[in-house]
Amino acid sequence: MSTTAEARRDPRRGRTRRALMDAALELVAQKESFSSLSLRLVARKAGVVPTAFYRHFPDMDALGLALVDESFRTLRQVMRDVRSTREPLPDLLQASVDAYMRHVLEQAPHFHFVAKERFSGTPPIRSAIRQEVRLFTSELATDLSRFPLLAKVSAEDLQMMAALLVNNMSAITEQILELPDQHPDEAAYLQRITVKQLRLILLGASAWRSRPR
Amino acid sequence: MSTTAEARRDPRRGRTRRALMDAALELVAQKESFSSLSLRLVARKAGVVPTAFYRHFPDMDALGLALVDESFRTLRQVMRDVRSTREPLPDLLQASVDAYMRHVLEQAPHFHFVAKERFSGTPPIRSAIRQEVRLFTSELATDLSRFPLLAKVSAEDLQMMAALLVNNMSAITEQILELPDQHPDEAAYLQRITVKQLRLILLGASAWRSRPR
DNA sequence: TGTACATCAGTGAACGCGCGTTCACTGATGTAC
DNA sequence: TGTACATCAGTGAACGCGCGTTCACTGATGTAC
Repeated sequence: MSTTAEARRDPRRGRTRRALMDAALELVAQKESFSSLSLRLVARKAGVVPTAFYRHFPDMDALGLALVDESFRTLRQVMRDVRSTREPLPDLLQASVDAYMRHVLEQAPHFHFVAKERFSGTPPIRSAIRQEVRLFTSELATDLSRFPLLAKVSAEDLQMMAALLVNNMSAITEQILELPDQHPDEAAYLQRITVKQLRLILLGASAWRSRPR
Repeated sequence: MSTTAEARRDPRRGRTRRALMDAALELVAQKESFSSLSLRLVARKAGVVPTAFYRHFPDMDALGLALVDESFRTLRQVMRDVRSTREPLPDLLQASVDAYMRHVLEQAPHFHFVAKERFSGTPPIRSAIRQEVRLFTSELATDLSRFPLLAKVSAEDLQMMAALLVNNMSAITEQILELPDQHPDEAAYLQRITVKQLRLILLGASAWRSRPR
């Protein structure tokens, strides 16, 4: 039973690659950002000699791009999990925000990585993240188009609403990550505010009428 | 005629301090972030030997904190300028967004600095920025309370609305900074989307009714 | 199953480089007279 | 106004350190028979 389609591979290959990615994720939370990590530090944390790094990635940027990819796969999984939350409608928004906050904290390393590299990463990493965010926003716009309430909204206005949601949820995600440990009061306040913000956007969207261009 | 209250100071003191701050701002736009700059690089760009740096700041963090301070003074000036834009009401939102975008591009180095350090700076710098953002949000909430439309909105809900606006305008600002040079089409699209987002939030706020807690 | 072999993941020494910081110094500038 | 002096902004040499990257190597692992 092999983990991937490619067979007959040295099992150490996958293990060390994983160890390097995990080491980087763990160090990002401790240090300022991924860009401030050194190749040697990551290798040390992964329990491997610096030169072994080159067996898996040509440089740190390549490792970073692998982490971008993995982080957005994580994000999509989180969104799927949140969407499958089934609650009576009045509490649906609250239950979703609650589920989202829990998932973000569970997958904190990936979200930290993206938040930190989004604007201060190297050009290839920033560019990869920007493209993923753009794609994610478009997918959300498509989802929104299925709501009967928004049936008459133009494509551009659906993009506009999706971008508004993504902008705000990005900010909220960063606030979740910066919550001081063990302060349930602040978490509850943030959740309450977030639910209200989404409700306000929902109110605005209900009243929205796209005008012919 | 002296520039500050403190008299009898070596004029080189202010000049070199300014040169160091300007060098750092210029380098932030070129490199990944302020945190990735070295003291020696900043000194070199400022036309001064590395050890001269210590005459002005104990370390790079201190220079960063001075830049945070200056950046938020710039932001408040931008907001004042935008607010003083007087236009017939139907176009007020559009004229304000237009003025805001122009100001952000004019003061790009300060905005770049904040965008990049907000999440990936050293702890003192991140903490200083977070506090400034919090203060700015509260000031905006106070401004909102003066609108007759929002007279009945509770204090918490005003904070919620101010946070929503700040979250979204932060994201928009970052998008303005990432506009490719010389692409007026993309700038126009971003402006149109931003105006609609603010209009949607305004619609939502108009329909909002705070409930007793 | 057991053995001989090929592959290549991981090692360890070595390199030159830019870094932050120290120290004793020099000389430009403001102040007192 | 001109001179003597104090201050302190800026200099330049020196240090030890962690960095990315190179290279020839060793030995664990999968494959063929």
